[in-house]
Parts: sequence; structure tokens; C-alpha cells
Amino acid sequence: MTPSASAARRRNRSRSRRQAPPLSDLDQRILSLLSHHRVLTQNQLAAIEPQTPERTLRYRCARLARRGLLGRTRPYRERGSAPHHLWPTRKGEAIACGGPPPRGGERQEPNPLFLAHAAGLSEIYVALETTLPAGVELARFEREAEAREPFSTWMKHEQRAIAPDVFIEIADGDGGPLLAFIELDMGTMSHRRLKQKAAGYAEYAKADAWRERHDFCPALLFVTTTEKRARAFLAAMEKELGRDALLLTCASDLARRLGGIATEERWLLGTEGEDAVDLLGALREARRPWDEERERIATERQEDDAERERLRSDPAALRSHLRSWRRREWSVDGLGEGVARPLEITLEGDGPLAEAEHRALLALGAIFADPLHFRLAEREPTVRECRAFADLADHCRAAQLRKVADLALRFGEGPELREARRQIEASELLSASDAHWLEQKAADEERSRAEQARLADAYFAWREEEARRLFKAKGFAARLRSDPGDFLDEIDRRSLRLCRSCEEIAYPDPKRARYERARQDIAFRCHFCGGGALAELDDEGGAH
DNA sequence: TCCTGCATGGGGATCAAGTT
DNA sequence: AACTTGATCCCCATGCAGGA
Repeated sequence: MTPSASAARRRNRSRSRRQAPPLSDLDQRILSLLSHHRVLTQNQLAAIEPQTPERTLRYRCARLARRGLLGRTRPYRERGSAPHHLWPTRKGEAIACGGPPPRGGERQEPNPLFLAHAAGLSEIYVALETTLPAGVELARFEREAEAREPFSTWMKHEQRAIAPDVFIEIADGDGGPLLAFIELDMGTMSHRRLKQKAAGYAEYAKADAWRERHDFCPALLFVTTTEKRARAFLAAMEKELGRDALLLTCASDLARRLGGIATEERWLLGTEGEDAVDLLGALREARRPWDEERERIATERQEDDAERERLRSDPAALRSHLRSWRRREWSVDGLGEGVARPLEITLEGDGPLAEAEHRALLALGAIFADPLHFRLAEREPTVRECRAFADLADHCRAAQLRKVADLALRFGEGPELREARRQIEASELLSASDAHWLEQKAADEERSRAEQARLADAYFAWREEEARRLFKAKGFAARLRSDPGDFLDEIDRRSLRLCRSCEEIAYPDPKRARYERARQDIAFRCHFCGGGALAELDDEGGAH
């Protein structure tokens, strides 16, 4: 370059210093990254901004530093030279955050320990952003105030807070989130400070404080410089917490090579000689209780769904299920008496289902929103379903009539069977229990009828006798005009009675009448129901 | 004016040969 | 044996020149 060209360049530069060009998008982005991460090395910035050439980033950073928007230094380093460590000046931060220009002086150059720690946290961020396997990515990376979690302790309800260096959430493909608190120790933390940290996290876990913000307790990742320190922290944590706690503490010695934080299998999960695992392995281990719980719930739901499906499609299964439930609640009443009673009768049955029962139970299954917990859907039955229920009612009616006919054949037809038949024919089905007792009642009536027949036989013999006695007691002329048979009706009307409820004829029972001091020649009790509400016979009514 | 590849150089560690 | 010195390596920044 000629001396005159060089002079021109210097002139240009001095002009641009007087009137700085507006900040480009890239400048803004750099400032915003710096104000978010506090400290970034030139390399970290390049890793976060892979779309911009490194050379360009260096150029921009140098320019921003000249304008006083960021500070930079190259701290001491054991090997080679350290890259620039960049931090936002107060002026630069005001621009990044859109706040008012700062008053007062600029901040001091950060002390080397802080610088190393802050750059280390940024290094963790870069490692998580760039080295996680495909399908797994960093979803949250929160620092300082954002990561702080206040809570009150378990026993004494004192206000405490954990303040991890970083809180991270990693989206683990379909497996859900992985959560962790990170504590970074660059080898500078005193033994006492380590113990304090462990105690704080133990309190947090014991108080179950994580339930406020997280589905499960995030892992505690302790990154330090040596395996010895890592094991010491694990031991301190175990002492504070006990082994059965939900907070999984993992420690590694990766603080000097943070780039390997996500890839190296250096994470220890316990103080005993267990193998070290990689970061995802450790985080998944922390999530395991939650995974198992979710798995259990899913299995349960699947089984319930299968059972619901079975109940909907298998009427016999639905029948036995409803039978076990029925004693507690029978809300099918909501479908009306005309549906509830036939269903109740169907549920009582044990044998194979009839076609009508089969179809009605299928319809009932379809109406249930949840047959397992006996919840009906909030809808009216369809026409088809109503048809199935009506068919079931017809089926039950026919079955009950058949049963009555059968009992009448076996035991003879008494008042109970008559009444039952009348009720069924009037479209009122017998309840399941009434139908159940009907056979017993028919058998009882058979005995009553035998008693009635015995009394009737005795009565007819006595009546012949009595008719002849009355005949003889008439005068000769009267005897010429009649015969003993003419007195039978009169005797019947005097002695026989009709039971008002059974509509059966009651015959006199001399033995019982003697015992009860009643007239021996007049019926006073029904043999079937034992009732005394008897009516006299009208003119047409007579004994057989 | 901005961006970028290339050459160069700086700060520091390491190592081997030379010196005391 | 202890110290010094020069070569070399590592890691990174910076200056220059040319292109967009």
C-alpha cells in the first residue's frame, strides 16, 4: 500500500470514529448473546453463530470493543494463548436490552475467577447446543435469576432458595423432557461451600419443592475438576439426603474439558464403584421414577380400555359386570321403568343369553360412556336401541307368562298365579325377586288347595246330610212339592263365603271353628290367604 | 464499506542442547 | 544438578489485500 493510501484509510477511520455507523443486525445479535450469557469467548461466539464466518465475528467484536459496547480480555492460560473473553459493557447491555443509556462509570474488567466460571457455563451451553445426538436438543438454558427457585423447608417452613448456576431442559425426542440443575466448580469452591450447596439441594428435595414447577425432580449435575472432588460431593449429598431420595445427584470431572459434557461417559451416579455414564444416561435415570409412573398409568388405561371394549362387545361379560355393580347403584333407572325392569331380570339370569337379551345388552353397552364405572352417555337411546329394549321387555313378558303357565300345570292355578298373570298381561313385568318367589308361592298354594279340597269334600258330605235334614223337617205337603236337592243352594248361600282378595270359595272348617269358638257351619277364613275379609255368595255364585 | 482468505505474529508451554 | 537458551508447537488475534 502507498503511504498516501494508508493516510487516506486513517483519515476514514478517524471520521468513522466521530460518526459511528448504525449497528447492524449481527452487531445487535452479538450484544444480545453477550448480555444473555454474561461472558463468551471468541470461539464460543463462533460456535453459537455458525452461519457467520469466524473472521467476520472477530472483526465485528473488535469494532464493538472500539466503540465501547463490549469489553474483552485474554486471560492467562497454561498452554498457548487464550482467546478473547468478551462481556457486554453497561452501554452495550443497554443497547441489547433496549434500556436507557447507563449513567455513571463503566464496569471493571471482571476478575479472572468469575471470567473462567462464566465462560465455563457458556461452554456448557455451546456443548449442549452442538454435541447432543440427533433428535435430542436443548430446550431451555436458564441462568442466575431465571434458574433460582425459592421454596419453604419441609419441617420448619423457612424460606429458602436454590440458585443453581444453570437450569436446563433437554427435549429427549419422544421420551419427553430431561431436567437438570447444573453446578459448575472450577476447582475454587471450598469444602465448606460444597457442603452448604449439598445441604441446600437436600432441603429442596426433602420439601418436594420441585413439584411446584416440574413434573419430576430434576437431576443435580455437579461438574468439577477432578474425580476426587466429584466423589466428595456425591458423598456429601448422600449424607445430607439419604439414598432413597428422589433427587439424583450426578458428578463429573469435566470442568477442564466442558466440550465433552454431553458426550463423555464421565458421569458418576453414586459413591460406590458404579460405572460412569454419559449425560443423557444420567438424566434419563433421574427421570425414571416419572417414566415408570407414566408407564403404569398408560398400562392401566390400556387395560381399562380393553375391558370397556370387552364389556361393550360381549353381552355375557357386561351382564356379570353389571350384576356385581348393581347392589351399589343402578342408574339404568334413568332409562325408565320399562327398560330398567327387563334389564334387571336379565341380569339375574345365569344361563346362556337369549337373542333378545343379547341384543339389549349390546344396546346397553353402546349407551354407556364408561361401562367400567357405570356412567351412561348423555344422549337419548337411538330408535334401534329402543327397539332392542322393547324386544327385551316382550321377551321377558313371554318368559314370565310361560313360567306362570308351567307353574299352573305343576301346582294348579291359585290366586297368586292368577294375579301374576293378570299383572304380566297388563304389561307390568314381575320384579326379579317376585318372579323368583312365585314358584314357592305356587307350591304353598298347592297345599292350600289340598286343604280346600279336603274341606270341600267334608262340606259336600255334610251338605247332603243337612239338605236331607231340612227336607225331613218340612211338612208332608211341602215334601210332596220338593226334594232334598232344592235345599242345596240355600245351604251354600248360608255356609260358603267368597274371599275378596283371592276370589276363592271358603268352606266351613268345623275343627278350626271349634278352636276359635266360631260357628262350625259357616266359612270364616280363606284357605289361601288366611284372610277373614269374606263376602257372601250372590245368587249365581255357588259351590261347584 | 463490509466481508473474508491468507500470512503473520504474539503469548505461552515444552523440550533438548548448551552452559555454569 | 541447576540453569539458560533457542527451537518448536499450540492457540489465537490481527493486518493486508482483494472481492462484493
